[in-house]
Amino acid sequence: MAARRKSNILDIVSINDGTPGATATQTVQPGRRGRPRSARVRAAVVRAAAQLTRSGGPTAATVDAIAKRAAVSRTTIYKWWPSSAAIVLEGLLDSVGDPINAPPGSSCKEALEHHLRALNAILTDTTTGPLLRDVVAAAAADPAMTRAVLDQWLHPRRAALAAIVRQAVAHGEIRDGTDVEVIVDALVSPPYYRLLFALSPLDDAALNDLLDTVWHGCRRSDALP
Amino acid sequence: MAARRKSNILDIVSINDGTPGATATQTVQPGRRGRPRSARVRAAVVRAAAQLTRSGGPTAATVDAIAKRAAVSRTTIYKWWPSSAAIVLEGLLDSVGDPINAPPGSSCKEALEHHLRALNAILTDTTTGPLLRDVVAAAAADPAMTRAVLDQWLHPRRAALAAIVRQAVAHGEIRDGTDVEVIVDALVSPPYYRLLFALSPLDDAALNDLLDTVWHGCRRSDALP
Amino acid sequence: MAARRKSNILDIVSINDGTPGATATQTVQPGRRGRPRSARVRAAVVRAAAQLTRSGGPTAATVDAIAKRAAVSRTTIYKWWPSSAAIVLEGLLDSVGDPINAPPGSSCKEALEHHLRALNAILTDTTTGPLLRDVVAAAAADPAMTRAVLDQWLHPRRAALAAIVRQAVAHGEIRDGTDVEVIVDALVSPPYYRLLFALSPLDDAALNDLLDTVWHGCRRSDALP
Amino acid sequence: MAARRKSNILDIVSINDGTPGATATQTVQPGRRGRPRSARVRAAVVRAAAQLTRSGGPTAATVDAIAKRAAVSRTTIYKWWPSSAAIVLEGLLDSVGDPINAPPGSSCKEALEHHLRALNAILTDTTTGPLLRDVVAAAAADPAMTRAVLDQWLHPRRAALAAIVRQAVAHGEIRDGTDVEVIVDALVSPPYYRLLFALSPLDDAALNDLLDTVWHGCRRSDALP
DNA sequence: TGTTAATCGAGACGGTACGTCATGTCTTCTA
DNA sequence: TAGAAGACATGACGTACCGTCTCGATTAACA
Repeated sequence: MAARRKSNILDIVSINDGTPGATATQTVQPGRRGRPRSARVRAAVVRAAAQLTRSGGPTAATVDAIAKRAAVSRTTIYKWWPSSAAIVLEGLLDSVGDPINAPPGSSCKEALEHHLRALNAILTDTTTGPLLRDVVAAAAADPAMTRAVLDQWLHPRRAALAAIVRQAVAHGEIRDGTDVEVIVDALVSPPYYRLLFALSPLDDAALNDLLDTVWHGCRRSDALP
Repeated sequence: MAARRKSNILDIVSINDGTPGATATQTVQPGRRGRPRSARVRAAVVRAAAQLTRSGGPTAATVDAIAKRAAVSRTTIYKWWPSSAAIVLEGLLDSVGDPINAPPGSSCKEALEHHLRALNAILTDTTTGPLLRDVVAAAAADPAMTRAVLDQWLHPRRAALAAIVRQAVAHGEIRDGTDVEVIVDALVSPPYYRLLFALSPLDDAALNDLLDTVWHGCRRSDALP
Repeated sequence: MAARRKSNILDIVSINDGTPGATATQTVQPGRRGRPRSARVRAAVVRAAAQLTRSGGPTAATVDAIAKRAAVSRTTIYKWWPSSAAIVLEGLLDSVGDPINAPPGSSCKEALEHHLRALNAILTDTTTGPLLRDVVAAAAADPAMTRAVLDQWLHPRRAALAAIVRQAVAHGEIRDGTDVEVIVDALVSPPYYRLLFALSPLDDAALNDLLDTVWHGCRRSDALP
Repeated sequence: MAARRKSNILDIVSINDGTPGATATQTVQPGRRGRPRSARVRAAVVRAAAQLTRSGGPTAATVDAIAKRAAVSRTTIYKWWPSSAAIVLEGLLDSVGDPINAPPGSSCKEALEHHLRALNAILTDTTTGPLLRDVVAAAAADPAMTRAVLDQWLHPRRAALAAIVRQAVAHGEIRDGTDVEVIVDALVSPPYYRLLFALSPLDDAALNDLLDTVWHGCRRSDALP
């Protein structure tokens, strides 16, 4: 999180997880004085939070419950994370990985399609979907979480999609003049909306319809079908 | 809420609010023995919840705080509402009124446009927007709230919009085959998405772009511009 | 306690302990609005605190432990007592009862002797002694407890003894001019001192010696032996 | 402390405090390998503990606070002292010095008087009094501290006084038969009692009264005034 | 005109989670 | 070997809010 009060675990690189080679490539201070941070703690906490959220919803993922399930001290958790929602967000980021990028050599429409399908898969997935729903709910009550969600989740993903759209505009496949952000919204918001309101998820056919509608709707009026 | 444990105030009709004529048209039980329910209480509670949510976010609208601000006993609140979020939802419904219907004699596109603008106005409004955001967040943790939001907020409004879209299909203005629900999603979800993620709201131009894109995208391919 | 932040349980009179007749003689407000206070709670808490202090010392009598042993909610305890030491003090006062008064018709010296023996018995007793030691220790860290100990324990007992001494002065049994408070100190402080430093308690012979020494030391110089 | 788990600093003699001559007379292990213990650390820790106790009471003198104020690592403190109270006791002993001995050539009564005045001065002093009060309070919760207080504070001082009293008995100034310990108690306990209960301290006049009373009370009955 | 049945208010109580503080142990690096 | 730096577990703290409960006070319709 950007607005977090404490140094975030994500910034930590020198974790003695037995694979120092991997982390050593990053900026590891060789002369770290005190006891090194335990990798077990971070992993266990994040995993516990994810499991609790999935099984019992946001209410279940309290700091207390996470601490108990992860067999980690509550104090330690409070040292590294500002709230349980921050842990859940971290677990979400962990399990999702980097923003989607389309397979090389794909057309703009194919790239859009790939992106949208991948996003829908994440939001629909029973592993990641509930985490995101919880995180967004927590953001409603906590400005720091709002910032974190935007900075670490939403904006990077929107940016990737917006780049594709802009490319399509440059290629002349989409008529200029339409607000790129609006196109991104039209494509991206339905899956979120369905998740956050607990509506039935978009299936493949619906996704196709959505893509076709938006793509067709913003093509150059003089373009051939 | 469907799954609520207690009779919901929304079901109540006989409130001695001084205007018995209006409520009397509804199904008032004539032979209610004891002391009638106070309209002052309901109004004060709902108003207090809305004010607290607006000023301090969901965290501020606790039952205790609502009781204190409304000068109503906590016991009374628990008697009529299952949770503070339920109160907020009620306040939201109060301040929004009935689902939007377009001015008579308007075309399908005009009706869609009117509906979308009205919805965006509600979600953007500083009075109602925060209430909805709070309610949706609460729904993530409470299945009863999820049901309530769907039944009392989302489905009625979707239905109104879907009816217009279906009419457009019937009129041949929109090509058949496209999933009506998808079109509704494409139109409706962006404002929600922007609200729930605390993004900047859609302005008029963006709304026009959105409408144009979707309308253009789902018109019959052979239709004239 | 005088400096207590909340109304003290000792002030409460209308406790529905099943014997309303007894308490009804005191100033019971008939129209107490809310749920009446449970007598079980007070008794259980005070007893638990005393037991824990006796068996495990001051460290054992935490609010948590008291709550668990008394089967009373921590919240309820915090509502009525400012600290665990305050509970222990209350238990001490309960088990000791009112300040000592000598049997009627006794001489001044007999009254002093009676008082001192009774005090030593209390401080030596395994039931009350540890409670007092704990309370005094807590007072070292908490000004409110200091005040409470003085107001509710020490001053009343000193006053009773000082009254006897002053009477002896009036009767001419003790020479005038000596500071009454000093005589009280000389008599009273040795048992306290032995308790607080965990020295072996004063036995009967030592008590006699002490009484004789002080009595003899402050008699009128011209008095006959 | 006898029952302490770690070697206590009080036992330590080889501190390189720049005055090796003084400490070298004591049992210094000559062949101590590795880095010698820092005198700066001991001094800073003890001083910090004393200052914190004086300014903020026993609550303020936590190990953490001492470490921070002394600019010494917590680990180091835990290595040498079993508890913060042990540090405070050490500071008390440091600042008080050896047990009092009367000026040479003084009579028994003068020696007693000198001793009592010196004791009262220590207990009344704002530098040492709070330390002792804190230490006694800690002893109530910690048997090791109880032992330490007795062995290092109370017993040596009582012994010195008892020796004077016994001498007075031998000189025939005090009647035989009275328990020496009781006389010591009668003299010594009032100042402690006043300190531990936070009563106003004994002034010079009160001290004179006390001395006179006890001295007069335990003189031989046939002795001349 | 009571009687009856409900609402409403006041407050006690049990319970859960919070976020913090202090303790004491352990691990690593540096002097 | 001493000391510094820091991670970690443990346990108690005092608070906030929740939801339930037990009363008394109030208010209407009904008998």
